[in-house]
Amino acid sequence: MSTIERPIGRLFADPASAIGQKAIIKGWVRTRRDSKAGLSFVHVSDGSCFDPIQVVVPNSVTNYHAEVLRLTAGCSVICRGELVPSQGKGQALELQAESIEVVGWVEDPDTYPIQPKQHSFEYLREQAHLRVRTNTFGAVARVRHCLAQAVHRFFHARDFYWVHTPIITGSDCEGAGQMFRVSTLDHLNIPRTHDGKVDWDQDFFGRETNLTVSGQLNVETYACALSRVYTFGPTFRAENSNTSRHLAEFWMIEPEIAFADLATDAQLAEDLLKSIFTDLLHERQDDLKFFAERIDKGCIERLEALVKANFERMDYTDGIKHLQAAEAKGVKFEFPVEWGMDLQSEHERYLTETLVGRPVVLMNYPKGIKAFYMRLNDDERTVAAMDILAPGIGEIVGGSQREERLDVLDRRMDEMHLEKAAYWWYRDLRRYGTVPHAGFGLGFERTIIYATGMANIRDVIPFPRTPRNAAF
RNA sequence: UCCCCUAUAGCUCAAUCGGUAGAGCGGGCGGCUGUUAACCGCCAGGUUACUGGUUCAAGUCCAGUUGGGGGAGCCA
Repeated sequence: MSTIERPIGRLFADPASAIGQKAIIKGWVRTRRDSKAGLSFVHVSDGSCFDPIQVVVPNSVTNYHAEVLRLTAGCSVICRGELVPSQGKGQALELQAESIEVVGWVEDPDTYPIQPKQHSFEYLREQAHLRVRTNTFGAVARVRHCLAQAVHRFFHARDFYWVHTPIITGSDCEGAGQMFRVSTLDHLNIPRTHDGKVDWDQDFFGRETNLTVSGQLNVETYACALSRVYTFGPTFRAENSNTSRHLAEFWMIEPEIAFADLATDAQLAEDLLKSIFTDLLHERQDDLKFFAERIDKGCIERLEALVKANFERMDYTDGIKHLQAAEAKGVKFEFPVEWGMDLQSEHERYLTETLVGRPVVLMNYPKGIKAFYMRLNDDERTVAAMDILAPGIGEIVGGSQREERLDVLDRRMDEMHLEKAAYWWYRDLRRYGTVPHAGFGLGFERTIIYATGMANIRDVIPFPRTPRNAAF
């Protein structure tokens, strides 16, 4: 008989074909329970699925007393034996071990940071190198992977090309927040020009460079040649944001489509979210079940509802009217509602959670609160921008139709006192075969929060970077 | 950056008005059991985040520092 070696998730997915097979299981011990009937139950996880496999170790194995009885959480093992139907409750399949080899001991079980009990997420953040061995963080990691794969599948199936926009950017024109400088200059001896300013000409790139805050401007150039493109990669913001929804390093999905308007853009965003959540519901039932049981009771229903429901389309101006009507009926907001203001968190929450109860696509914002590149509407007061607000997290998508008319773009840049020379290549797109185009940014971690019900964004990325924290 | 809360055993938390620092889990040892975050007994485990102050006496009160959390702003 041949011996099979497969991820535990594969065995659980098809127990019928696994039973009766000789198998090798490699993984880490979660728990051990001993029976005086002459055997030990060792739960072993290889991370391939939510549940560990139960390895039944009889005391006839040669190292039973010397090693098996000393196994603690975290030990790495290789188990050989036969896959059999379980005699106990709680699992259909288990490994009847014929041998178990301890590859790595936990040198001091008393201080092993991941004990078989509930830990606080705050504590586990300080153990980021080991926290993925817990149920919650293993599940988050698998969900994160599943959603990332689903994003690529969605775009690939629709003939979008994935564009690798740069991480280091020479442009200082993105305007999406504070940037991290990239430099090889000696901080203790910074070269200066004769008028006392930093001499960037002596830096690595011969100019000032930063980590990207968005791939949008770069990916627009590819959209104006390949028609349908997207970026999916890390972005960086040096904002001093201390909230459960912000990271200094996060991942963003930014599609950009040529010959497209705002309505097309919003539909693409809605289709994307529905598609990736549909895939998640199919592929990670085990992990979602855990999130529903232990993290957020309604997370599966929320995903199922989102996949079915149409997103509400609402003009910014109508949103303001709804908020003012709510005020008239006695709803109290901390910040006053008036046309022209940016919506506060409390306003977004009211619209998506209280008024509509579904994701809301809010469109056509006043130009004064939006970026220069967003297309000016015919009313000259608003721009073709849209945000998608989701219950529980607020803004999950921000997008717009881009200004394709050079004269209007220049006028907007002048209004906002931007230096046009710095945007020469961006303006070139409007000089050579310009075309209406649109795109949006979807925060990947916020998407994971929405799917899992995890409360803090620091717990849905492996090694979170936040102000004063880059320990791992 | 602003407001509020918070820091006690490896972990999760107690400790009344300022008066001898305790439990559960985890760990070690033993018992019991085809067990399921098992159960029963015993044992070990502490410079109460740090610095300073008030007091006969500080885990407890005050000030500062650092870490953590929640909310706001910025945004994805």
